Amino acid sequence: MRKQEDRASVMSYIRYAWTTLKERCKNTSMTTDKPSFQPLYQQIRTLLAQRIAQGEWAAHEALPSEWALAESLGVSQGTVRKALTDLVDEGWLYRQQGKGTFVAPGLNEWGDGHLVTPGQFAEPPGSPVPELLSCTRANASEDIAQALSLRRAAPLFRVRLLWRLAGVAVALDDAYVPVGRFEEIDARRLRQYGNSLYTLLERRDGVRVRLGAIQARATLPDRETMTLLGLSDVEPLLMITRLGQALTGEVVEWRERLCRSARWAFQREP
Amino acid sequence: MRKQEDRASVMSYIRYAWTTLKERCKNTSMTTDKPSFQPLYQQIRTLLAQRIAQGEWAAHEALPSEWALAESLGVSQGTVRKALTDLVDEGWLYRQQGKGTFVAPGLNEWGDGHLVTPGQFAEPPGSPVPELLSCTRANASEDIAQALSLRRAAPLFRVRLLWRLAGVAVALDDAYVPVGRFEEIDARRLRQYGNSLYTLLERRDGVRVRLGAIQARATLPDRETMTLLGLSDVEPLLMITRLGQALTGEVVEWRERLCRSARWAFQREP
DNA sequence: CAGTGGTCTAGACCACTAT
DNA sequence: TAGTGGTCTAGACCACTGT
Repeated sequence: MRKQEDRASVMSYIRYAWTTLKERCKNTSMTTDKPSFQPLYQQIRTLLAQRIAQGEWAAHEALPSEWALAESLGVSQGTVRKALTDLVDEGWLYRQQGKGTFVAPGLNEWGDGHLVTPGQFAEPPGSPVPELLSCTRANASEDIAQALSLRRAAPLFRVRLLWRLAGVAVALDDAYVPVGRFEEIDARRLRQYGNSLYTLLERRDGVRVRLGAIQARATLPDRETMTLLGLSDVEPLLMITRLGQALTGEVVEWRERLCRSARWAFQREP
Repeated sequence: MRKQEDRASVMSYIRYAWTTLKERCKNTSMTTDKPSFQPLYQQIRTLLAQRIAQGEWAAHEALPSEWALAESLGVSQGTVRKALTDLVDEGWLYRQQGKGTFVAPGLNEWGDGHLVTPGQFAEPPGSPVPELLSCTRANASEDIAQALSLRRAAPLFRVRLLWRLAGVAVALDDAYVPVGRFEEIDARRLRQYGNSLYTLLERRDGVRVRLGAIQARATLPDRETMTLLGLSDVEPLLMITRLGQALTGEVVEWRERLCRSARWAFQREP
């Protein structure tokens, strides 16, 4: 009880001191030198996202500590923390208590769902492995042109991938990106980046792709698809169409995926 | 500049005062009277979620203000705020600046995806309308028993719904919930709650359902499905299987949905 | 105008990690 | 032991909503 009283007396002095401080500092430049059209933590979030996208830190490299960032940016640690939390939620960073905050590796081209045995919600098997089939040019359909904000029949790069799970072909991807938006894309260049379109766009063009909206439906395969997937009989396929976005929200990729779904289901967590 | 110096001098005193305070209060009960096996904000989050689930506040009713909650719970407003933010992220609450924090309405039984024209990522049409077809009993398959942590062939309630979009049948639902876990469920009781299983479970049994894992695949319909959906020809269907969880994480529902997907795609935002 | 959520600060202490 | 992220507090001010 005595301690509590001591504490109270100290607290009251602190309160007094703060009030005095406030009075003294009124109408000074203390607060006015911060632009406030956008919350500070969002400005910092954007700034850090840009610095990450420009490769200032490699994947799995640690950022400066929250306190160091706070000092260099002239804000408090709590504000930096809020910005970092947002970036963690968006998949740009990951944190390890006691160690630091690290840059997350680039987006897996497979996406965030995984293949499982239908009806089994427990054990996710290993992710499928991609195999580059071709990299050609194509013209945008009306849907693609609209989604990517291009003019009709605009030129596109088309990257075709075959996904294998334990050696078995399970999915076929066609990824489309605008021609003018990036440097040249071809099979040779893709090979330099491990056959990963996203790795190439991030390392070479400085554009980090994150997943946008996704659509799912059921279809029947055409002859070409059956050949590429090695189907001997017609079976219904799960067709997934999804968009890829840059940091700015700009849609930079349209991807169509056909999945064999007799033996696998596409599972996403909540 | 002078103001800065004044500020610094006050700050140094505050720092000294805090240090003194810390020394004086060391080894007192200041901190030990808080259980800390779990972060405070998580305890508060759980407590509030329970109070919401028990119907302490109706849907769209305002909670006490952050400051009022903080005082009644004996924590700071920042801690309450963090708990509320989590609950907002999980869909329990929504906030309106300047007005208050409100209880979100119960989960829509359709779920969080919506039906759109394939390839059109822009305009989501109105949500489908449910129609109760039947409410019967069934026995759990192995998959269902495993997902719901039941013994094999355990008794289940089976609620069958038909979804219509602009009058056209677009999807067929079979929802399964364990028999012993809830009070009796039948068509009459469901009608009392607007044909909504989730509304019944929330209002009557005090169990609020949130979406769990979701699987998608493509199938062909059997005769019964064709009849119920009014299909004249065989067409591939999108089959969605998803789990419903209670607040505690307990899986309380298995739901299978067959969607016509020639004219509609199932879209989810990132 | 008062009340509410939204942002920001400065500080403290804890838990975890590495040396 | 030092450094890092994780939690918590107490206070301030702002923006928005209603009366």
